[in-house]
Amino acid sequence: MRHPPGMRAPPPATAERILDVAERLVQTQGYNGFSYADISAALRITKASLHYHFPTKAKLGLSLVLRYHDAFRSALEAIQKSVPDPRQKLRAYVQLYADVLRKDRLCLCGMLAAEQATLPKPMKAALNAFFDANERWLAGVLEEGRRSGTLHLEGPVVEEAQLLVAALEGAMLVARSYGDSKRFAAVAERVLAGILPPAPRLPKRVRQA
Amino acid sequence: MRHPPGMRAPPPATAERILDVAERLVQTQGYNGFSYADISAALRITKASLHYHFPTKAKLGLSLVLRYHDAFRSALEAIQKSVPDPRQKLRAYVQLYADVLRKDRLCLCGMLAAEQATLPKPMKAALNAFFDANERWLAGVLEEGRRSGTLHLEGPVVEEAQLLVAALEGAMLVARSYGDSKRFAAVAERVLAGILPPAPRLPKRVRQA
DNA sequence: GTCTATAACGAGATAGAC
DNA sequence: GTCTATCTCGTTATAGAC
Repeated sequence: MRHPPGMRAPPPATAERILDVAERLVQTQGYNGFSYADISAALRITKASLHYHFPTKAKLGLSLVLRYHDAFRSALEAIQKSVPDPRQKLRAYVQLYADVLRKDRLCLCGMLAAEQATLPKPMKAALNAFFDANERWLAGVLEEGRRSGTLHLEGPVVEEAQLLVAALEGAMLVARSYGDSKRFAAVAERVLAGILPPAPRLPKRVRQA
Repeated sequence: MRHPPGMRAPPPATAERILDVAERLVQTQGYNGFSYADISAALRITKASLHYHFPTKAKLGLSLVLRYHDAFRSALEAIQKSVPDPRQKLRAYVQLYADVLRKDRLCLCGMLAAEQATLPKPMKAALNAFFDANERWLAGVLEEGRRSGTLHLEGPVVEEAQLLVAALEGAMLVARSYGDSKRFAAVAERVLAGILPPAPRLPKRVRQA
C-alpha cells in the first residue's frame, strides 16, 4: 500500500487509468492495432491530455511492459510465499495465464513479441527481461520439485521451463482465436501431465467415496 | 506444375510477387504493421498498381491466408506420401516450422491469430481452418503411431495434437524475440520427447562405433 | 497493367489558452 | 491537468491517362 493507513485507496490516478486501457488494447489488438484516439474515446479525455502523461507512444509502450512485468513479479512472489507444493505452484502459474485469457486477452508480452520487429528498442529489451524472469522462476520451482521428488523431470529444468512458457503462450494464441478457453485448459493439463509424477493409473470406475 | 512440360517455369506473375512480399511483411511485422507503401518500395511498383491486383487490403490479407494454407497442405501431403514412419513425420512437421523461423518469420497464421480482433471476418475464419487442418493431420499421424506402436501416447490424440501446435507456435514466438533459433529447437525436442517412445537410456559414454 | 495525381481519413505529436 | 486547434505525415483507396 502506498497510501496512508486507515484511509481508503485513492481513485486511480489518470496515468494509471491510461495504462489500464492501453494494456487492454495492446493485449487484444496489438501495439500497432490501437491509437491514442482509442484511449481518448474510452476515458473521455482528449488526445492532447494523453500526451501530457505519456509524451510518445514509445514511452507509453515501455511503461506498459514494465508495469506488466512488475505485476507478474508480484504475483509470482505471492505464489512463492503462499503455496508450498511445487505442483501447486505450477498450477497457480498456469492460472495466471488462464485469468488473462478469460478476459479475451493475450499475455501482453506474447502479443508484443509477435510485433517485435516494429517496436522501439527499449520495449524489445523489456520483453526479453520478462520472459527471462518467467523462465528463471519456473526453473526454480522445477528444481525444487525435482529435489523434493514431487515432480518428475526428464531433462534440464531450463528446457522444461521453456517448454512451459512456449506451450502456454501458444495455447493462449490459438485458444483465443477459436474463442474457446477449454482449448487452453486442455493444453495446459497435457503439458503439466508431462511434469507431474506419472498418474496412478486411475481405474475406469469413478473414484467416488 | 501448371505450365506446359518441357518449358521453364514462367517468372512469377505480379500478383504472386506481391503476395510473396506481403507474406514476408505480415510474418515479420504483422498485418497492422505493414502498408501498401512497403510492398510498393520492395517491388518498385506504385501503390496504385498494387490496388489493381488486390483492390483492398482485406482481400490481399485473405489471399495470403488461403495461399499459405494451400502451401502448408501440399507440404503435409508430401510428408504423408514420402515419409512412412510416424516419428519421422512429426520431425518433418517440426522442420516446417523451423524453416519459417530460420527466415526470422513467424507462422503467418500464428501472427494473424495475435491480431485476430482487428482482422476482417473472412480472414478470421480462414485462420481457424488452418489450425483445424493442422490438428487433424497431426491427430492422424499420432493415431497411426499409436496403432503401430511407434509412438507413446498417454491421452487422446487430439489433445496431443493441440499441445504440439501450441508449443511450436509459442516456441517460434519466444525464440524469435530472442533471435535464438536454438530455443525453438530445444522446445521442439522436448515436446517430441513426450511422444516418442521412452529413450533407451543412453550411457554417459559416447556411443561411438 | 502500370502510371500520376489526388482524395479522404486517421495517426502521432505540439502550441498555447484556461 | 485538461482543453481547443492545428500540424505533418502516412494510410487505404480512386480517377483517369498511357
